[in-house]
Amino acid sequence: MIYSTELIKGTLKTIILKLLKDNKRMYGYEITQKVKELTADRIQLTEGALYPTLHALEADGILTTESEYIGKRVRKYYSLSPKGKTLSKEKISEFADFINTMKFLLDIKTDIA
Amino acid sequence: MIYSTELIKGTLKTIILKLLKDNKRMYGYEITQKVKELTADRIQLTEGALYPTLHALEADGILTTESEYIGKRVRKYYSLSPKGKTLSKEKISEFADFINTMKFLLDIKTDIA
DNA sequence: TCATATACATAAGAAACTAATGTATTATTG
DNA sequence: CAATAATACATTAGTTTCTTATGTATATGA
Repeated sequence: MIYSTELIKGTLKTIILKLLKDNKRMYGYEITQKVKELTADRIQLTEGALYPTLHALEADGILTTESEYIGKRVRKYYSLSPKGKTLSKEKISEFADFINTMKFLLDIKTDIA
Repeated sequence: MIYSTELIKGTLKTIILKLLKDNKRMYGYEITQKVKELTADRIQLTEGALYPTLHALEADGILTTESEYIGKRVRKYYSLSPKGKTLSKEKISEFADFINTMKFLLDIKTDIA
């Protein structure tokens, strides 16, 4: 199943913050690949959405960056700032709560698996 | 908990289609009240989002309407067309699948309740 | 009678995306 | 070894979908 684009809207920040919570530091391209892998291609982040979001999170002091050269190519690593660590937890628990609300509203049964 | 607005984005159509699936016919204001009630005020649809969406769904042949006078005031009832019934099921199961993907991605435990 | 609730609607602007384009390096494969 | 795909960054025009505000009008309750 490939999700309609509207469905994934609004989840990008939460996904980024969760991955960085688990992985200490990641670069943009790595994030797209990790999400593809973890969701079996169901969610594919586009660069046009990802990079501006990463820049905005950095500008807000939620992420910090370190640039490194891999050969001749720059790779920009992102990490959670202290503020980002707090926000990460908040966003994940907010989404968890949202899932419960939507499950009730849409009368969706929990998957037994 | 009040959800950040971005979180609810993209769910409006699905919510409308679910309520109309269960209730045969509903009018706009009734939909806002029902969602408020069912979600304990967690999700509050704004009229500026709701009415244009209802109009678009009608224009797409997903919803049909009947207008009735309640006293001197017009009330516009919406119902699912055959196309709408199909779409309703699709949207709900798409969201159910999406929830499972996101639960896995964000490592959210199922609520035992 | 005055505020609140009911009930519709639209419109300007913002947010958050898509799709396309651009640049450059590195790895793979025929 | 040349062509293609993958890696890795970035931006921009345009679209969708929403928020916030405004508008109109009737009905109800204090």
